[in-house]
Amino acid sequence: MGWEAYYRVVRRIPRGRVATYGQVALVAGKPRAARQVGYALSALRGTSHRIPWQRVLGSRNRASAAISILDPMGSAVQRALLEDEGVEVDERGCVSLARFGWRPRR
DNA sequence: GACATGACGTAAT
DNA sequence: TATTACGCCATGT
Repeated sequence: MGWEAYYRVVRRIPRGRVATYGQVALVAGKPRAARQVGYALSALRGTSHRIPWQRVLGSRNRASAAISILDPMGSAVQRALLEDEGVEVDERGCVSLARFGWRPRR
C-alpha cells in the first residue's frame, strides 16, 4: 500500500524529464527507500497502469541493468520512449541528469 | 517477531 | 572502470 506514494511521485515526472530511484524515494518522503521504489515499480510489469516507469533511472545517470535482465526488451523500450520524449540516451543507457533530470519543487 | 527477498545506493577494493 | 560488500526499508512467508 505504501507504494502508492512512490507511484504518485513517478506520475509527477513530466515528459522529457527523468528521475533516479533515490530521488523518487526522497520526494516520497523515504530518503533511503530507493529499493522499495524499484520493488514497487517491478510490480507494474505486465499490468495496466499509467506509471511512466521508463523515466526512472538507476544510479546517478544510468539506466537499471536489471531491467534488461528481467525484461530484455525493457531497456530498448525505455530508451525508445525516452527519446520520443526528447531525452537523449546513449548506447549504454546513460542520460545527462544536468540536462534532463527532473527538478521537483514548483 | 525473525528471516529472506529485491527495477537501489554508496564506499571500499 | 568493474566487482564486492554492506546498508536501507517495505513485503511476504
